[in-house]
Amino acid sequence: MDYEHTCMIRGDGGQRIRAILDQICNKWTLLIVATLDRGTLRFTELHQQIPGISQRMLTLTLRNLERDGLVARSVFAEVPPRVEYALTVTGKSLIPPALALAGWAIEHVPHIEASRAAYETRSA
Amino acid sequence: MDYEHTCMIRGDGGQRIRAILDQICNKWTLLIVATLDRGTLRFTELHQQIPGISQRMLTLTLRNLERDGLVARSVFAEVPPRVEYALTVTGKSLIPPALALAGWAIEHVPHIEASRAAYETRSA
DNA sequence: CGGGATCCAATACGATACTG
DNA sequence: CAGTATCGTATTGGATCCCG
Repeated sequence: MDYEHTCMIRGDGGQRIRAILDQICNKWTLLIVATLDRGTLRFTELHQQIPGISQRMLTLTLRNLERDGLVARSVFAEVPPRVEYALTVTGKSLIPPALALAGWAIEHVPHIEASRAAYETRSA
Repeated sequence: MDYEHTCMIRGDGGQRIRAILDQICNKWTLLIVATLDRGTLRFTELHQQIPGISQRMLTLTLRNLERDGLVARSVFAEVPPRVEYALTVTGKSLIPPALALAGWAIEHVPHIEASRAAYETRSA
């Protein structure tokens, strides 16, 4: 393992990096990006496919993703209105590292939950 | 790219996965893990090497990491007291995927910041 | 030295109601 | 359909003081 490169997270320019990581790793961002990885979706379709998200948070998170250039928003002048969301090239490029982290989480869920349970019983 | 596997983030067991991801991706966790990747450190050393962190958040985050089995805490019965923190094997295994995400962030910082700037001027 | 306890501000988030 | 506006709550995190 290349330990010298952990400075990527720690380094001095890390303030900008961390600001971006914080935004990626919030409650809904990864979930929305992963959902859009399947293809273009409309607002209501996204709302249905992401259980538990409120309209407000879906809108806010999509606006942030659009603002950061990870998601493209297309408005069609129709009645009823139609708005489609799709990942940009940059947005798609986030999928592999996101999956790496998700893979790690899945792989270590048993160990982590066991460690948590042991910790609880110790403090009880 | 293996699009079918984005269900790892979206899937039904995703509640547990997301809970863990949320904890990993908070403001300080990755930074502390990356710092400990260099080797064992004492509380004060950690505090110094992570600029901007408050004593409170350092303590809280370390407790969570210990609870989840990512960090080992060793207390030495000396005067003055000495406490050392080190990554466990599980903790070390988090480094590669964390670096993957950090690498993505570094690579796309220019594009994201440019997109943000353009977005601001549009709404101005 | 290594924290715990407490107080306070900022923010994230959900629920609800309303609109072009 | 695809939001916006407003309100209230919950969570997060910093500052400060204290203690073994």
